[in-house]
Amino acid sequence: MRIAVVADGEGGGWLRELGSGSSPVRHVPALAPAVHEAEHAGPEPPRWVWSGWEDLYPELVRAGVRVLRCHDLALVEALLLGYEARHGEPCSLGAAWARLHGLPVPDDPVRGAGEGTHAQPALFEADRSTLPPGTDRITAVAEVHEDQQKRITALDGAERVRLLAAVESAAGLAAAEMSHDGLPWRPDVHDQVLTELLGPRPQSGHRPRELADLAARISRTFGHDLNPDSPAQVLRALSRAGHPVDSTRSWILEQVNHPAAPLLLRYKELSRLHSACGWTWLHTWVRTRKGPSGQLLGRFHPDYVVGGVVSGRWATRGGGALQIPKAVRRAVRADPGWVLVRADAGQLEPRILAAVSGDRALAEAAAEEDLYATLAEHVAGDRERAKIGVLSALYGQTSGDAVPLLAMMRRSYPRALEYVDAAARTGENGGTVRSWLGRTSPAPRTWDTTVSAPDGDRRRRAQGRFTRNFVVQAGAAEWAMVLLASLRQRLVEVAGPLPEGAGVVFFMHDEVVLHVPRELADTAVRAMSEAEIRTRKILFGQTPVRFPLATTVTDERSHL
DNA sequence: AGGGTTTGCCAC
DNA sequence: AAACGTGGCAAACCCT
Repeated sequence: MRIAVVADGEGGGWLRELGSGSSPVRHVPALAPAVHEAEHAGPEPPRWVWSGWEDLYPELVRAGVRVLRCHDLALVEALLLGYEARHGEPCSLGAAWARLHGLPVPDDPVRGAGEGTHAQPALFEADRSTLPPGTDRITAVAEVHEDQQKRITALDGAERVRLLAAVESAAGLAAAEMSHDGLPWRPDVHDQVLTELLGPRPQSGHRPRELADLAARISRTFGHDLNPDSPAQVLRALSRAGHPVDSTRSWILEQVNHPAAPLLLRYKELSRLHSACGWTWLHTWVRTRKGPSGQLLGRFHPDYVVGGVVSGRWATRGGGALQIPKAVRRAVRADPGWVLVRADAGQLEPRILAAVSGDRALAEAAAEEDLYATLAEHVAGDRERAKIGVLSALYGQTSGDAVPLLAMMRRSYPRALEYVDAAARTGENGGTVRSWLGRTSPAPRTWDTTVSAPDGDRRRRAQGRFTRNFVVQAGAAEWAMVLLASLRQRLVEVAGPLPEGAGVVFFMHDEVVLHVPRELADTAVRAMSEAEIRTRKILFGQTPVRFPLATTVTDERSHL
């Protein structure tokens, strides 16, 4: 059963069952309890049809309501537009409805960084839907939904795109839940890390002690004041000191034999930590509250952008959740009495390539725990070289050791290599490619006017590397979406309703983190491995390829 | 002063 | 060793 739902902006909303003729529209004064009730009324929960997860779901989650399945009109619209190589066109409900009715298409609403994670007092603030004022919104939802269903059915790979639409929609649910729950983050540990490396927290606008010291020493070394944050000033100073270089990248500085070089490298490292993940970040992105027994619990609340990357990977709006430096991960700790269960899919992309290309030999290697080691045994001699060979195939690397290794890969895994080579040729010729489930690569951009935009052959080759990588990276993103959806489902099946704040709390490309009470640790680990099995079956049916999850369980005493 | 661009590092 | 894909982000830089 599918139920369309829209909010009325006053805490209530309208519900309408879809699919059985024109069923009545029901107004409910309080949306959250109504959704909760419908979710648990039948033997199987409905699939909620709504304008987009960001419009409704965060507030439902705040009200303590979670749903299993939905059809997210905005996310599906983006997928379908992409399928027609119309990436980037507006995909809000209002935009989809306008296209359906031949009306001017409104831009999508703009969201600020972190907006999705700040508790808003608004009661299901209704209208971000960009529908013209006065439009019957529940009818619009029903119309756009019906239209999308038809468009999917008309596609060649309808079955797979339908699956893609379902898991992309589920990803929206997972994103809202994770943003709400947050990743357990100890502000005291974070502060300790910063203080150890940078010195005590400085007044805002000032350099911490260690950075100030380093800047002074660097200036002394050169004999005049300079700002180490300024690449231009550093280049000039090095050149005058007899060490001309064309950039201040760290691997270049490492080769410079001048007393300032090691200081600059250290400065860069610490400066990066301070600016990207320092006290300002901590203050902005980690909220603290009192736990049940009075302890201070911190939570990092990322603002995820589902499908924010063309390949289907997620992006984030502020907070940098997908680039947390290793140095501060010590701050990630389970609450007392709880555990973090982290599962990491190792060597995901080559395994995806093995599965989607149908290359028997590569699939056999991908049946093993360590794919690279197996490749090394079979062809490349040592593991490092095997890894470089694989990554060269995936990324289109052509320099260094790559050439002979690629030749060897081509001999041993012809179908796998042909799969990515074909994708690369399509890209070089200006074409688009599709992932396993039908996500489509954007057409090459022709209007890039920036100075740094490459031209001619270089641009064509770059587009080839992009489509080459797309078919694999997008496949990996799909695997991760299916895993996430399966995991949400499996967790509820095996553990029943979870306590407040328990569940999936973090996701990053090929890694998920669960936070659960200690007594649920084993259950969570089991749910994780069952979710992997289910994911493999859903995506690839019978395949020898395995997707080993490295699972670790940690309590408050140790970090991830 | 403010917006767009570049640089360089972080993650996968 | 350093022309290999996707991104985010902050500070410097550059222009109006």
